[in-house]
Amino acid sequence: MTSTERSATPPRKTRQRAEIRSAVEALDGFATSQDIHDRMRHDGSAVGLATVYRTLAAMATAGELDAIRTPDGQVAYRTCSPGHHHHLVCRTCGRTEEITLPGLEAMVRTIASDHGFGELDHELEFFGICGSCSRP
Amino acid sequence: MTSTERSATPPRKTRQRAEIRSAVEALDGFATSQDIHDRMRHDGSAVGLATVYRTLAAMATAGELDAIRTPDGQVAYRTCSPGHHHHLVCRTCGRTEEITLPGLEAMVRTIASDHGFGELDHELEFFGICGSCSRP
DNA sequence: TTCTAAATGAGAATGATTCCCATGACGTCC
DNA sequence: GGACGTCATGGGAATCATTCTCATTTAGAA
Repeated sequence: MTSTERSATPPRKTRQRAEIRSAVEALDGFATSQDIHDRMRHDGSAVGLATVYRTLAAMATAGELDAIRTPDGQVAYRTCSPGHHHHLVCRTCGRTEEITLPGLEAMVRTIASDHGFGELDHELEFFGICGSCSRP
Repeated sequence: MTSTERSATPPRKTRQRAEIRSAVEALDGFATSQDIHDRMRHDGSAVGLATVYRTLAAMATAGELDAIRTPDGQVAYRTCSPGHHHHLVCRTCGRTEEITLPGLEAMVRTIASDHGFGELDHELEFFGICGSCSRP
């Protein structure tokens, strides 16, 4: 009842959902629901905070956005290319690069099954300092 | 002023700190500060919740414990062997296996430097369902 | 247009974590 | 062993992200 769920009813098209979508697409890096809500408000768009939370979470579940958890525990979203990949996020400016780690998935699946584990899930994101931020 | 900090003053030995340490060492898998506080209270040990939070965080910073963030955002701690490694955590029972991913670190460092990123840090933990929990 | 279920929004509620600060207890110097 | 300066403690308030509640609005089907 979690991932086997087929999109029973497609989400309705609302003004709010469209505005949230374009706000997220205008981002460079990851942003939290609050960040996006602030930005939208700043840009004159009036959408409730709860709606931003709900919509972003739904979009992430639907695979339209990537969600990561920042080191301090907040959830951040970002549009990204399809296919499995990870992120290299700058701790200072938030700039994000998508990276792929060929072979990692298979390696992990093997190790996990050696330990009897199944239904694996993982979140692997790297946080560092990008080139522009490390130059004094 | 974060990692360059030398242990200026060694922490004092207190009853609370000792009790917290043994409570953590008695664990099988990861547990949150609240879990540990509950367990201690159940075992007749009276230590303030704030103290448990402070002490576990300090122990993790000192490298005496491993801290991970669970999928729902809480911080969990566990004693573990020295050296860099990752964890395979059962979503159902919390059982934890330590795993190493030889080559991953080097691979990531290479990719990161290709992108101009430095001072890398990462948290890579796997959550799955262990053998005993997946058998009906 | 009409109707119904889904979506929205404002604020309350929740829950983990941290802060505040008066009190208590290590460790040190005598 | 005793006095003292500090760091540690604890309990409750405060914070902060996130979720819930529920009355109201609205998309989309009939």
